[in-house]
Amino acid sequence: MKFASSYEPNEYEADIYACWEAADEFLPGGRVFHGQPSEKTQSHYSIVMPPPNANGNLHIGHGLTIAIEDALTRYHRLRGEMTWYIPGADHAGFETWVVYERALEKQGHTRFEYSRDELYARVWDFVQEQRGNMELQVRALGASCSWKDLTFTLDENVVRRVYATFEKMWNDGMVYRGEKLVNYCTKHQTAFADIEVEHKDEKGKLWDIAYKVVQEQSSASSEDALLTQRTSSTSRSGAPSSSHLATPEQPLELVVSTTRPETLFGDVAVAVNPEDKRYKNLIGKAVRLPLTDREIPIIADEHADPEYGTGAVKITPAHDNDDFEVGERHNLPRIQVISFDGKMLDNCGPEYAGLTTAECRKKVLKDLKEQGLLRGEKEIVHSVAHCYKCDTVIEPMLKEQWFVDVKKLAKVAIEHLEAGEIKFFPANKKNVLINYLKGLKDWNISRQIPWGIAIPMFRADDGEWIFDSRTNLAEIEIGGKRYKRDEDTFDTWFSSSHWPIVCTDWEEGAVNPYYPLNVMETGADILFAWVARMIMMGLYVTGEVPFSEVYLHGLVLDAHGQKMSKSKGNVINPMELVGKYGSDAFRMGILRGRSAGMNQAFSEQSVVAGRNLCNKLWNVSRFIQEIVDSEQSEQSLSHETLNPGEDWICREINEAKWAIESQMKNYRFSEAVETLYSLIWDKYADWFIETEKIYRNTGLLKETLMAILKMLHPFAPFVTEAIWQNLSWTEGLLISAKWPADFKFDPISAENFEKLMGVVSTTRSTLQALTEAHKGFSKAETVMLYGDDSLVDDNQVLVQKLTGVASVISCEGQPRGLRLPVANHEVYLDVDADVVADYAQALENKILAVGRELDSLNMRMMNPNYVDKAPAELVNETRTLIVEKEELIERLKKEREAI
RNA sequence: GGAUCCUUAGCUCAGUUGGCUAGAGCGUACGAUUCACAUUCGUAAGGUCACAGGUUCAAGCCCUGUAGGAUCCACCA
Repeated sequence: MKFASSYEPNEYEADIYACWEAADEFLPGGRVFHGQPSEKTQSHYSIVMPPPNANGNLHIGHGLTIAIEDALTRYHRLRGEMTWYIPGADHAGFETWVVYERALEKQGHTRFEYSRDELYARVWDFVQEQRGNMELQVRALGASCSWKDLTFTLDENVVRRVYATFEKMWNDGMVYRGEKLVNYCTKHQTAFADIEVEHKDEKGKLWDIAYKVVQEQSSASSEDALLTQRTSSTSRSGAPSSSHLATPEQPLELVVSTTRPETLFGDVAVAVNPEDKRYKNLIGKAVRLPLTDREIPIIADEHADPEYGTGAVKITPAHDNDDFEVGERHNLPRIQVISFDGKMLDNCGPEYAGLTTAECRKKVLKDLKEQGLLRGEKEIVHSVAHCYKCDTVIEPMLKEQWFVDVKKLAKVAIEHLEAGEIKFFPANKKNVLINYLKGLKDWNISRQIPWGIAIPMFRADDGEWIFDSRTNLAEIEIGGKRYKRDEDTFDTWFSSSHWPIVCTDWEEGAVNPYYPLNVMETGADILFAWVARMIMMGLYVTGEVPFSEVYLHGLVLDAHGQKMSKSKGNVINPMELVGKYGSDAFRMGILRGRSAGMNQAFSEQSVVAGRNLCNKLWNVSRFIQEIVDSEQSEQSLSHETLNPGEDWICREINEAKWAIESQMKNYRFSEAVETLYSLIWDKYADWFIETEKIYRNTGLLKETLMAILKMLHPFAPFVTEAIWQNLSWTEGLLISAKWPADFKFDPISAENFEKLMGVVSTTRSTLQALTEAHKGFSKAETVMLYGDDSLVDDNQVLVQKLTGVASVISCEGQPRGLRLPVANHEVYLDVDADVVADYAQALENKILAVGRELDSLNMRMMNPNYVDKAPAELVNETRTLIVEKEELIERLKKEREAI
């Protein structure tokens, strides 16, 4: 006996995985086809793994990803397709850099002690040391991916492809070097793309600051030449909301509203709305910038909202995105006043230089107050950008960076999306994506961190930039001219956007049946960051969309629907669950109750249910193997059906199979698991196996079990393969078996079995009611009688076994006992009159009890005070209850009359 | 400010072009017990499908609005 009495996943999983891998089953087409040209008729199926961090551990989201992707992979493999699931490992540029830098700091060092090349080499070693866990964990989850094709995001072929694309873009004029405001983290000292920034609503303050107006003396053009005709320094008190209209006699001031007073050193203008009557006659004049001796112009710009604050806004093009644009429109200078490490620069004056922005803000406010220029402060809630790793406030900074001009890329992507070339699950994400692409701004791809793919651009002293892929050299010489390497690296999304291209080894002009991918499966949270960019880049590089379908999964939340986080302490480790319940249980558990694109809760309970199903199937198999072993002669496989239960299970298996085929096509994994659960447990084990305890049709038992193992394999690969290997009559490996064919059956016979199930169920429920009603009633001593009923007559033994009565016999003459309420069947339980009486009495008691409840409810409704004064909800509830109770009484009465 | 999604049993969720006597897992109650499985078997209870209107022979599903929750995008000084 190979089958232990329960399935112990830990005893099988590692060996089975090793066996698949050794047999090269994960290669496309498996061992049979590998290395040979595929048959033309054979269809191909390709899917790539979103690369987990090479030196990290898997989290619950990876668990879901692999459960889905491997189910797809195994399903298509069983369907006979050349299936290629390509695994990946991510250098995780910024993520890993943050981890490494923290380690470096712990050792008392900083990144600034080393050159970029040194740092790169150090992180490389660091990653190699930490590497390995992730891949072991992916294996433990059962992913049938082709390890020989593992792609690391820093692999040579990836870098080569990324450089080729960059060069093409450079030649096409689609990348440019530009000085713009970029999102900058002063802690990590690198820029980010817009999408990498986290906006949070925060409480802040809006300060009103008075800027003194000076009269313009001449029409000097340069900003320094705005001359001053000093007005009286007597300040004018009053609320900022009051009018600041200029009259020739009065000293003038313009009160601006700002949340960032420390940036005033970088102000180059004050803007008011051209339609704002309050300030109309100030436009073109100048104000004196507080705490400095600079004078700046008052300009008219739509950006100033008359409704907000005082309606006058200071313009700081070097440190604010809006102001940057205003500055462009009015051709204003940009004055950087905050350094890249977050401190105030020398141009803020000796009192402020060197302070952090926070310190500077304090001092500026204090000084303004002392000078009587602070006119008010108001609490407001506004959205503030933060670094998604360290939470530092993102500083918009003026910086020269490489930008991708995305307009063309986005336009092409939108055209292909609108043409329906990519099918989305859930479908609404297509429009969400189109919407995003329509508003996409140029993409900053430079990062000031050493861990990543070096940008292949070199600059001469005269400012000329050239492309060259020799990024291992800090300096190159071409035609006697020396060029220095740009020290920045690419945004990881720039290289990741090539993922389908690099994983499938796409090459220009070569036939590649695996590109485009059949499906891209990933998290809905990176639709914009990744999916959008893969589509744009795929189209740019290959002219084709990179995948024909996109399946997006949502976040896995904890059992109460809360986001998992270390600080909340509600993080579930997938590997712990795998260790405790087995990989299959985890996979089925996490797919349960989950649909595309939605953030949904997850709990251990569903994994327990999965574990139980594995054990159930194990024991079904064990039982069938026992029957096979007990047979005298070897029985061949057969489709032959001999009794209604057999026709019925054949019908049910066919229907389940068709359901699964449609569910897989539509990415309805949860429903597919439900279908299998119900087929295996509620149908196969609870009814079919029970009938086979009598009939023992070994041929059909073998055949049906094999079909079920194949159908469950995509979701529970280990237990199904373990069973397959343990069964005496199966051959080869289940992983490369053939999807089952339809079973033949007699539909009338199958229908008859369903009727028989009705008889059995009603009998069971009546027996239960009798047990509760009459002390000493025993179903094991009760005889079941039947009248003129050929179906029951043909299946006496079966009905007896399934109901647990003493015997089932034809009733001669007048039937006696209790008639069972089954339509179209004359069946009785031969019980004594006093048992019937007790049963009738039980029904009667119930009728009376419900009657009493009904009376009291009616009494309540007849009380006019109650109806008038009680809350309407309560009154309605009472009305509903009355209707319900009346219906219940009717039902019970009918049942009692039938006795 | 814009967008998307969600609200169905005690909990977590299904419910695909409207046809429903609204399902599952877990949980609850009652009963069973050596012969595949206590990771078992049987039975039962439990739902104004968020709310208010509308379309239809028919609405959990379609339309309009309201309330609550989640997520994403956006430059509000």
